[in-house]
Amino acid sequence: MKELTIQQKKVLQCIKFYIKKTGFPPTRANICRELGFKSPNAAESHLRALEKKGYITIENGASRGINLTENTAEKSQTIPVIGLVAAGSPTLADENIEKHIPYQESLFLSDFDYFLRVKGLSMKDAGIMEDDLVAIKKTSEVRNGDIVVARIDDEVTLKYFQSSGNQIKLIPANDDFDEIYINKETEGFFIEGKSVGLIREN
Amino acid sequence: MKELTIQQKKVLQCIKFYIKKTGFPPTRANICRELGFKSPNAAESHLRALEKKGYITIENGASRGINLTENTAEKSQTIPVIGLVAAGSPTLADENIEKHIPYQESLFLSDFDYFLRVKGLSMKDAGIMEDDLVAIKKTSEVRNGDIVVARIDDEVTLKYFQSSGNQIKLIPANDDFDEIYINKETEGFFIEGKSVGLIREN
DNA sequence: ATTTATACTGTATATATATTCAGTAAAATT
DNA sequence: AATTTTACTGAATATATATACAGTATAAAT
Repeated sequence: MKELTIQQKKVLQCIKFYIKKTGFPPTRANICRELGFKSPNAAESHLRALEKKGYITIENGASRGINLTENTAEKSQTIPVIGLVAAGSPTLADENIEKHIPYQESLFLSDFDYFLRVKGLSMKDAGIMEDDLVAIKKTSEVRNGDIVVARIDDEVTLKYFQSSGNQIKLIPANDDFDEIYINKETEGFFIEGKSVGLIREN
Repeated sequence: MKELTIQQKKVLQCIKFYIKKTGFPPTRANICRELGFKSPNAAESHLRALEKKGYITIENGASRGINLTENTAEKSQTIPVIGLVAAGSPTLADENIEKHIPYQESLFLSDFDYFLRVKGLSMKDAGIMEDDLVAIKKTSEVRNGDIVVARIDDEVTLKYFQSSGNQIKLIPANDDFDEIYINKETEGFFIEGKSVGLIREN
């Protein structure tokens, strides 16, 4: 999509804001008032420029006949899906955004920052299967029993969290996998966040 | 909120549809055209009634100055959560709506009709745990291997579906539970729908 | 060097639009 | 039984609004 000039961006923002505020698009005069133009033709020209560049459509003859293009309209929020490349034992998970999916704010009790695509079955007894999307809230405040995203150097893994004193145990929910023991001060060790929910598409 | 008459509902639907289609609210004349009224005052009166009952607000003097009230605007859709009272072996699940939760249309690949709150662990090896919400699409067209909601008289259960000839096997995903064998023509047997996704809040 | 795009002011106007007034009639409410 | 609400037609009108036309001036593209 063609780049907008600073003024055109202002006009587009003005339209979005007006719709959000009132529920319907602005007139040329409304835009002039908001942006300090003295002639309705100032707004008109900018609208035609926005139309030409594909940011809006204008229904000729209709009052307030401005419609934001799909790309322009702020749909529902989207949240990134990040791939956990590892299978079973933790492997690198370069924060690689797989895609974005729409989501509803109140989907889970807690808010969250991204979905992690699960690879492997190391948490299967916790009902977390291959390709499930685990909703992760970025935090290092975790409690014993939480399912956490732990990073050891470049390797990221999803495990139950258990700490006692200075030692941390990362426990899989699958007898075929081994527990991981780490010292709290180990360099390169980091709790990325914790699971607050799960989505499975089948 | 005060109840609407049939005609008022039609007008409200017309407004919603118009906004969805064009991006801006209709004029009185637009409403007349859509609903076959011959006088703009027909639309006007209905609009004032809708305003009085709190479904819309009208900015006086402004063209297309109709704004849907918060309750009126289709935010996100909501979808019912139905409780599966059973634990393990199937027990009665009176279609009892637990609550409604917001959801995004494109959350799962397939559309669905309701969430079923899972009780018991009969499907635990399929990663379906107690209190999970399974997205159910109402259909009787199911294939072998699908996870289905099956009703036998008043008892509803979630199981893998497997049919061969006239016999149907309902298979749990947990060795502690037994398979159920039914004849296709058994009276009181019915496939309610199938699982198309899952949500877990923790 | 010429054209096109950007960024406006200022005036004018056809028409799109909200809105009022005058009725009619049936249904619901008080 | 009287009043209010619903559900319209039909006509009239003030004004809200899009939009064209005539300019001015600078920046960017060809």
